[in-house]
Amino acid sequence: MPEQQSVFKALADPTRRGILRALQSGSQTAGSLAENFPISRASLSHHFNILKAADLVRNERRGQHIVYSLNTTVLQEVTAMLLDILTKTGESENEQDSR
Amino acid sequence: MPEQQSVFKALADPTRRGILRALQSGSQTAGSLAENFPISRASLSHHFNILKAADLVRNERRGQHIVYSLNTTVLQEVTAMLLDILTKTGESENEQDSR
DNA sequence: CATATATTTAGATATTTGTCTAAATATATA
DNA sequence: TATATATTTAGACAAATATCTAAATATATG
Repeated sequence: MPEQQSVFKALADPTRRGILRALQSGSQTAGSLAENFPISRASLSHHFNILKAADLVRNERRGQHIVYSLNTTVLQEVTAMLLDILTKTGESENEQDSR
Repeated sequence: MPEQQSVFKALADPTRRGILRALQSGSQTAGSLAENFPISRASLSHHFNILKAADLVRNERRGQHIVYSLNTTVLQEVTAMLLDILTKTGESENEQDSR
């Protein structure tokens, strides 16, 4: 696990989840990503750093551009962890949904 | 989805993930939970509120005690969302793990 | 009813976080 | 080499957050 804490922190911000969603359909440059978000490029860059620290994305310079891509490995690990919790939960405790 | 944002925020704190883990093996009173954490009961109560707002836990008064239990439904939804991202990701983009 | 126990709420405070603007760095190109 | 384009870094600031102590609320029991 790459640092559970950094991963969950990274996922806690809606802009960062938006970045991950945008990268689902393929790698993109910082600038192209920026067009989808109503905040400054500097702020975006800050979010990239947090996603990189969690190893949720990778980046690579290509000419003047920097290309970001999703690292699905970490998402797989988080998913596996959640599935593990779910399967190991509730000795005979049956839950009902709310609302 | 109960409010994606509140759920991810709730999961972003290590104490709260600890509470969820503790509840995996069954419901517990606030006091019994408190024994496992090095912070005040007031602070714990604050975390309970956040987990409740995300609908990750439920509570019920039983005498003087208040019993907390895990609501696996929301965790299932988060897991499903992550699985969805993973399956829909990367038109021919194959990732390698880091390190 | 008075007191003890369990838990939450209120209010204060220090830290963390998301955002901004301005400046710095890196690459491409005239 | 000078200039334009792409992106990041630095520094400041307001808002959010985790924690604490003290006080309030709820229940149980002598």
